[in-house]
Amino acid sequence: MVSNRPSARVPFQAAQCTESPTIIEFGGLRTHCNSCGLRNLCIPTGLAPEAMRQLDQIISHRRGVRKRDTLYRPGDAFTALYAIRLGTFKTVVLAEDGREQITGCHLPGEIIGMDGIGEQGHACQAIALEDSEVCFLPFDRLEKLAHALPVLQANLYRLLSRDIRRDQDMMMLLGSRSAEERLALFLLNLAGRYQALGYSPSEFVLRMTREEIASYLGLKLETVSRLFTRLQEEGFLQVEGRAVKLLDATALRHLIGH
Amino acid sequence: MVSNRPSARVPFQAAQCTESPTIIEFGGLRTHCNSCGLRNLCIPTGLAPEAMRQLDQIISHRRGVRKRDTLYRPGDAFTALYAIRLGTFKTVVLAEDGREQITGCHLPGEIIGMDGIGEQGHACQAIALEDSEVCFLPFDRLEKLAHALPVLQANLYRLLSRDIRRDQDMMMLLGSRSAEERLALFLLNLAGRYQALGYSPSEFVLRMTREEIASYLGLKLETVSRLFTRLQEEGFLQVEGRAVKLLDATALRHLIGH
DNA sequence: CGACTAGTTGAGGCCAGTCAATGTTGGTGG
DNA sequence: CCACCAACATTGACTGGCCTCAACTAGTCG
Repeated sequence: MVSNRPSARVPFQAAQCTESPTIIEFGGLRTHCNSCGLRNLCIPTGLAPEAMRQLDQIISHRRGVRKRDTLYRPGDAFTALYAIRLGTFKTVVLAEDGREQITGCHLPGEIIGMDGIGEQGHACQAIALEDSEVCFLPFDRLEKLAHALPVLQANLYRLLSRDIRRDQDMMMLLGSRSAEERLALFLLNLAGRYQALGYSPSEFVLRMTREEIASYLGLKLETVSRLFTRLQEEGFLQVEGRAVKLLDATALRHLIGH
Repeated sequence: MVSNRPSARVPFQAAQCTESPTIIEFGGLRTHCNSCGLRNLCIPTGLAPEAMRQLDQIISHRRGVRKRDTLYRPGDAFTALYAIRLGTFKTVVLAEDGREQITGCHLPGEIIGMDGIGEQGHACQAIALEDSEVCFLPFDRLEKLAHALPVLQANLYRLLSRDIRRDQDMMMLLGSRSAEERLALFLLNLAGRYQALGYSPSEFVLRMTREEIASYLGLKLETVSRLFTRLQEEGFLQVEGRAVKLLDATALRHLIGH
């Protein structure tokens, strides 16, 4: 039995993001950063208790996003950042001719929407890969608070910069790596991030289809499927659909070395 | 005769960036944003005259960087952003096994170094592709000034966000495009940026070798070379070494459409 | 049950990579 | 000034990794 997140029952609204996002409260339950298990991975990292309380007042809303629903799409006005509280999101860039490229896969504790800060609104589309939940961070208020709290300001810069680094790593992957290396890197990267979240780094459930993984890695779905079988035959891992068990992470890391 | 920048004679120092960068003044000549031709493309965009004067006091130093010299490298402490005043830089990400991927090609008016804002210092290496000149923007002072000048603050956010967008576009290119499309996109992108700088969008000199272009586009140098000849045979452009003349930008754009 | 989505596997093709030879350019020092 | 060398670039012949097309299976949902 492979499971990498606690089951959770969450009330959902139908997300219609071409309009301004509807805000919903969860049965009077307000989100509190200082009681959130993700507070040290997310935007409040390092904030003093009083500062966290102030941040709490901004992050007054959570919002459920159903699997396959869009949180924001290209051209949407930028009003807020979103902290993922629960679930997984992909970000997708679209070409004029319809082709799409998945540019990101985001787990709880991560902040998405930062591509939208520029004046033309969002540049990509964020879609929930499973029923998810985000904290709504109105950017104007966040900016104002960051102005008063140097630590928060620094966190904001750090998050933006981290995104840039991640994207650069991804360019390296897409530009210089073989298909096998790409998949190995992808799995090891996920493993590390699940570990940071307190989940098992060796057993997890993929939230993406083979096609989505392929798009993310610049491959075709058949190639990804074949690679999974091959890595399994070679004893590196076990796959059963989306359930993955890494049997020999060291060997996987070795695959990447050269 | 193809030339896309005014010739300029600049005093250079030997850049040794493992140490803290040496600061040099240019014969008492100070840089002034409000007399800089790039002021509307660069960080002072939209700043009031008085604000620009304040920014000037921070950007008190220019620094020459010779062709092939490194401005910063992975692990270097992050102290400043760099505004390119003259010349061209590439940013390179290195893998443990020595492979490298060019992740960016930066022209005058652009700000580089933003990957370093996070706590571990710079993540990539910035190398001058020709004799260049950068304005040195100490980040602590910049941050302080941004705190006082909302427009500057917004510019900073915008620049960071623009970097993220650019990287996402690059991921789309590397993940979903054919070799021909990649080269066409690369050339059209350069054309647009040269135009924004006031240079000819149809005639310019490449500052990268075939190998560098290949690395940037996730290809091999022979492929790039062959593509140039092919696009030339098909009448889209003229190439002579690094001198490029775009003959039919519309047709090039059409190549990308599908 | 049929329709649909997700995934696996096989056969064959092609685009881009690899290897190699040759040409061209630019910088350096005798 | 020229000879030399290294870096850069082009071109050809061949290879192979990944893509394409296609068939088939399994699971899900109305």
